[in-house]
Amino acid sequence: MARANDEVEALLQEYADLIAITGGDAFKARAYEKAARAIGGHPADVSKLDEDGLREIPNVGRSIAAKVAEYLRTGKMAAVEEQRAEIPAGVRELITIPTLGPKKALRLHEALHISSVNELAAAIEADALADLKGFGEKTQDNIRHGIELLRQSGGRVPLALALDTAEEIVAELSAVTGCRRCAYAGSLRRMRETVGDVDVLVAAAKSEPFMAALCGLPGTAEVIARGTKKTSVRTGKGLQVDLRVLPPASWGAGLQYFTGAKAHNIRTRTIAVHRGLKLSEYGLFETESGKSVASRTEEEVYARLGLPWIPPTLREDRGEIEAALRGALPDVVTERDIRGDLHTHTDLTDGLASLEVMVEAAAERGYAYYAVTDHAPDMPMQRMTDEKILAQRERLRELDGTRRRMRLLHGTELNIGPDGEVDWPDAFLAGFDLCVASLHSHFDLGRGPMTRRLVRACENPYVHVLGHPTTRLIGRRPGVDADWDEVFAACARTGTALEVNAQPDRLDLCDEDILRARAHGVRFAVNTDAHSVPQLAQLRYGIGTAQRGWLTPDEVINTWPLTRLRRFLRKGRR
DNA sequence: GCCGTTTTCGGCCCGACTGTTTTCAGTCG
Repeated sequence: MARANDEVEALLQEYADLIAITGGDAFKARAYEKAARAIGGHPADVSKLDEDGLREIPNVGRSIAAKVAEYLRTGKMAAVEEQRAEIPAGVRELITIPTLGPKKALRLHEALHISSVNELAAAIEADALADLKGFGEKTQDNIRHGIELLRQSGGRVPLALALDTAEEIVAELSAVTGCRRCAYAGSLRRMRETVGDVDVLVAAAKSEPFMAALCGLPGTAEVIARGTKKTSVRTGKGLQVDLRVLPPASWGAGLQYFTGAKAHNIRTRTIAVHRGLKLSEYGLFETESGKSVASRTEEEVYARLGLPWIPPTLREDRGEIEAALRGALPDVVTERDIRGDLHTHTDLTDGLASLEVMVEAAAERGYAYYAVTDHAPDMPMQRMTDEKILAQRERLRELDGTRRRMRLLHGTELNIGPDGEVDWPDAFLAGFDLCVASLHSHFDLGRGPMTRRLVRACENPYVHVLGHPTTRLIGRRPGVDADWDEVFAACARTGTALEVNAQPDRLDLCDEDILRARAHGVRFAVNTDAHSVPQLAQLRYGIGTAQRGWLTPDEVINTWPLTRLRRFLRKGRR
């Protein structure tokens, strides 16, 4: 279910954007942003809090608490409604374009009445920005490129948003009388990083109540098509949802049919044909007699095709059929295999929760170990000092083993400088149990220098994990350019793990890079990079991505027992 | 708008990069 916290966060962030766009007080906009983030990252459900409770959340004061309470009570926030009436939604959409912020968006709106990304693209095409102050040739190039990046996601929505929507709908439909089974399928079940539309399946004798329920959901903005077998709607957030209702006996066949990528399904149907069978969403049938031979479960369907059950995340026709036929499918890593998170933050830097709160939440998840890796000093805005990180270490040692016997590792997230150097000298780095090293600046060095930079970071004996290696942001920024095969080889040679960062806008490495890297014999770490308690649960997106990269537990260092992990962290040192 | 071991005013994470308005505004992490 989408948490009320997430809804409030989105609304307050929207208000902050609108203040910035209308040229309001920048500090006021910042205040709303901070409150939005604090509420999104707050462990307790805000819909259960009254105004006093809300005010106990850091950065939420009298005014914001009142607005949140108003929203929770009425479903509306008057202040936001008023701003919306002033500024078309498309103007806010403009600031999602990289390099285009609130100031430029407002100028475009005021001078040229541009109020959508499409209008802006057309204006640039028509050279209508030529006389506009502050929009020189380079700026226009950057905007054009930014729009291109946005469009590459092709109207697809981030996995996390689609998953929230799908889980909500599945919960609603499961409660309808007559529901035998209900689940989401499609690219969402395959955990693709972006999702075009959400496919929901129901097994039931009668379809009508489910079609009615879907059309009547509060999140449903528009009914695109409504029939007895299939209904399509669009949600308020612009996401298309397709519902199929199947006879209960067809459940497995339906799930198989609507989950696999097109190429995977063509392969399975071809195998069926060669066996004198026909595969559809209703079942697997003998071609001659039309007699059903399998349909109730996916396992049955695959088995009758001579295949083991294939995990949904592998159903892309990237070799899984051949592997299945050989009996060589990977035993992919699952959330249950993860024994600890190796990249997390606290409020010592840009995290929201204290060390104690993060440790408690990690212990609740049943981890055997947990690493705290706050930012190192070369990221100036975090104001890290030797004293602060050493004081944190002291406190962490006190907490070590006290929460469900969970062991704590003291780490840091280093910044990889332009030449591959990191924040602290070796003697100081030696005091950490674990160091993640990441790129946070100088993204445009060019392939040669970037490759040397990353390789040099791997060669540092104190760097254990390369954090979000390509530093891409899905739909907003491509990954840095480097000779990745050379970097992956360096990781394998030096015993440096590559991170699979689970933040839903990163998923970095991505599935294809993982497949390429694992061919070099690299180890991986699936980490959340959590900046708050709720973000610890984002592990699932990292696991989905790891599975899509065919990773097995043995390749993922944070599935290992602590003694084996510690051996890896020695990295050839004694 | 929030916050307070500078507590009811006056600050607010700091620095780098980019393009262009050539002395700095806008954007980003």
